[in-house]
Amino acid sequence: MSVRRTSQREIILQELQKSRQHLTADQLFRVVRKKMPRISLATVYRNLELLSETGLIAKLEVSGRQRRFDSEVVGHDHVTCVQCHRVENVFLEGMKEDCPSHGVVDGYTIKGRRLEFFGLCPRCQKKNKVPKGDATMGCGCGCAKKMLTDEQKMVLQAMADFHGPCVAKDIAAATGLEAKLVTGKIADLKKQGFVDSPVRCKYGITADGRTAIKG
Amino acid sequence: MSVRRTSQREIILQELQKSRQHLTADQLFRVVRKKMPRISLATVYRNLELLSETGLIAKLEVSGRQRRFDSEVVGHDHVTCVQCHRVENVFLEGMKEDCPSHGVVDGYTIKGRRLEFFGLCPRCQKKNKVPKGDATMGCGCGCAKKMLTDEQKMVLQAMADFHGPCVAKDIAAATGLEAKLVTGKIADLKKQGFVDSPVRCKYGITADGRTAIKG
DNA sequence: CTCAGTGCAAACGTTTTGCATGTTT
DNA sequence: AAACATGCAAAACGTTTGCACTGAG
Repeated sequence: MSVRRTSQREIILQELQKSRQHLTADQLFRVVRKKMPRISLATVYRNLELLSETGLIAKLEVSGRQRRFDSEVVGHDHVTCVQCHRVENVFLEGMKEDCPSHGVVDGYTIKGRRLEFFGLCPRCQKKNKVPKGDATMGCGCGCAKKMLTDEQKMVLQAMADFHGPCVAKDIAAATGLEAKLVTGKIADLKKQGFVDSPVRCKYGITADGRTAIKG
Repeated sequence: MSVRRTSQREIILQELQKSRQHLTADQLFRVVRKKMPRISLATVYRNLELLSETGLIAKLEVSGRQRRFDSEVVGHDHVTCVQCHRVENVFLEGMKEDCPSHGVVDGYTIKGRRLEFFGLCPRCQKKNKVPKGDATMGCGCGCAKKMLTDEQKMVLQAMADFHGPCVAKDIAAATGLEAKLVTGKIADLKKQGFVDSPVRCKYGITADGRTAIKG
């Protein structure tokens, strides 16, 4: 049972390492697809699984909906921005003794630990200082509106690129998403105030929508 | 918008508090259904969500596939047994200063933290010490008892020989048993703690399982 | 009488699989 | 020529939602 070198695998690893973020499988898929348009999401998943088994990358099973993968494998912890959902590594000094990854706690023989912090990243803190306008994205206390899904972002981006009102079909064409799916996304985005319908059956991005995809 | 008192809600809360474990929605559903056979899983989800919003219970978004809910709401951390998957609360003293849940880390304004330990629970440690005999009886929490049937043994043996997670089909091929039958056996073995599912739709033999076929 | 809550089924988004078809060794 | 990997479509999984109805207030 050997692991072979395939171009897909190479690109996946390379892109994960290049982007020094903690990408979801889907985000990585989108990046990789630019270089290799015919790659499938299943391949990305299979390779991420395989690479994490071999220890080349780390599966970052922090809670939340989507799993994230990390090319940094040395011991560190994570901090998640509750507003923009960015995940970053943190290397805490002087905590190794107090927060040990080995030892005994309550009778358990500890073999590992995971420490996550939740807070506001510098960017979002700055953004929240602006007292009006894009404060729509929420109060930063975690009660903010839902994050946009990647597909919602795609739709929104396509709508931004498309100058003037457009129909769902235009977006479907621009994003490569299925028309029916796009219709649903648009409805969601409308509910969130990121999209409106200046003309019947035609849609456009709102100012809120523009700020939403800027981050 | 008031929260009403319904029998479903009452039973859900009651059962969650009674079982002092960290149940998944599905586990709780199974328990509650015994007292209220017509309750639906959606109701369990809706109520868990609602109860956690009101702060009566805590949503435990620790890593893993399934969300868990906790009737204990004061600040504490968790330890997970890597063998039996039990999750318990731990209250660590003298760590609050070093592992702060508020403050600033790398520019992030921290609003919370989550700390999880992974290790072996006392029960499983003890169990691992006993090399033979009635160690087959499981973790002592009443979750395992029956002797293995010959077919169950076959399945377990095949799984032991198969290094790494496997799907039911693999076992069917290895044992020559019918795939559908194998699926059933795996389910039984899982219930007894001899098999687990490290990856969705994939199965592996547990340490318990290994001791079970050694005799 | 009202509207929060329910059961049911169907939808959702993410992840995994089966299978026929490539690619690497 | 194996053994491994891929693309695609379809399934599985845990969770959420839409809807018509029930029952608490």
